[in-house]
Amino acid sequence: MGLALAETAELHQSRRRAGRPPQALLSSARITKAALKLISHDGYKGLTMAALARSLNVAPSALYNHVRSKQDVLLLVEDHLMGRVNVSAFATEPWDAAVASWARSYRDVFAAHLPLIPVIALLPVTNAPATITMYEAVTNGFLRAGWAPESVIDAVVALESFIYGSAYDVNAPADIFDAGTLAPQAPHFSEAVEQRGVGACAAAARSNDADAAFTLGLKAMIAGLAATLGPGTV
Amino acid sequence: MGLALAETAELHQSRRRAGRPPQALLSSARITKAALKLISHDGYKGLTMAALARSLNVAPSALYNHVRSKQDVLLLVEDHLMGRVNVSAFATEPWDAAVASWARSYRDVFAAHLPLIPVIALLPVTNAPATITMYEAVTNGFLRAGWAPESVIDAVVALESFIYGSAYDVNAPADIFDAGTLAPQAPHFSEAVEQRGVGACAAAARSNDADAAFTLGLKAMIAGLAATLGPGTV
DNA sequence: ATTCTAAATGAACGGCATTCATTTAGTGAA
DNA sequence: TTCACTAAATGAATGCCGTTCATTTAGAAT
Repeated sequence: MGLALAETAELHQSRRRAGRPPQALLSSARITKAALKLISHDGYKGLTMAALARSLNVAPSALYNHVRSKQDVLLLVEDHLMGRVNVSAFATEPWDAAVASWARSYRDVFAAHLPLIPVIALLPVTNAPATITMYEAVTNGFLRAGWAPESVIDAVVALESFIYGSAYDVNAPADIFDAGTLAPQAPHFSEAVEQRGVGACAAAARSNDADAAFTLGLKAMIAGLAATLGPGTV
Repeated sequence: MGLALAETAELHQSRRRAGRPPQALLSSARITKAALKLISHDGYKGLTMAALARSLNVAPSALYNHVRSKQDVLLLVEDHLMGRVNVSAFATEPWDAAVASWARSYRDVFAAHLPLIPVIALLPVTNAPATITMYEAVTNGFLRAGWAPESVIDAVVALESFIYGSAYDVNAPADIFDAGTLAPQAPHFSEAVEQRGVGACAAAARSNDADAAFTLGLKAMIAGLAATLGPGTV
């Protein structure tokens, strides 16, 4: 009788009595997966500890047996996504093409996950295995191209800085530079905004403003970095 | 008697009876100033609508007669800070030196105000007069250096992207690249992190890691942008 | 005068991350 | 086997946060 009652309750309301369940309901992997699904459905505003728990059919407080804070959840998601950054070009392409490919992939992944950028940029990579794997592949690509070990990290950080900022730019509204009623006070700026990209050069296909700026900046930085290290190095 | 009581109450508890006061207590300027003071004392975690109201000796709901939301407060602060970005070099220095000066100033201002970066990067500049003034000065600097009007905004956006990312980097902890127990799985990366900046080149004074990466990236991007526009242009 | 609007109070509201006491299930040592 | 310990769940409670709303009062406009 008691057993039947418990089973019935489980089926009907998915209610569960207190206490440790026979087999664990949660794990880092399950939490990560549920968080990603939640984000893809409702965005980051939908990622709350309560919603996450609900999607895992668990009480919110249960999550805290597996993560210390919501920041920990974000770190799990971040490291998972870092695995989607494409570093394969470093194995096949010359340095400049490989950097361009990696950077674009990196930007595209995190343009869809802006709230993670402070997490990546500010939190140590300790215990973020996919992130470390990514850095190892990039470092190897730089070293193989002849970069001095003491300069690699600075160069990667510079590129990452540009990538993070560009990820924000992808999400900027089209009218971000519309000065509105203040336009007369900034005539040259307003004119430049209107003229932006007219007669789009053939080389860089101008699919949209963010891509054009990213392409321009990336090309400049790669060329500039190559030149910094000596013209014959790369 | 009634009057005396009210005055006493005002002195002792700064309590105020309901209703519109004889002269306005709040304004955009006062709110901005109070927010900045609050931020400089307690950081952005201390910037709450309740704390802001308290520092202005006002009820929290009173703020909503002057701003639509907390985002509005952030926008006020952002525009105020944009006035601190130094664009004076565009009037005196050649293009590359002026860009370098502006970019460093820009980064330094917002490195101390990271939570504003999403606000700058994502919100239209409409009704942000200081921000528009800054863009006008920068645009003029580019045009005077011979830049084509249709390319100016893309170049500025590319530089800004790098600046925003670099502002994050300033706030990264020193051990951000410490792989911890996973170091053996990324030997070249770990080695490069250790070797970072050894024998710091004489040219770029290496005050710290973030400055070194910023200096390297900025130099590269400026050189690359100048080259993109044709070697003789600048 | 009367009406309208601006600007304040104070009491609520719902949502959020997090904590804690409690319960239950497995694990390892005596 | 028993007993202590630890892991993993519940559910109630906490405190903070941004925001809304009814209300009150003061000045401005008709």
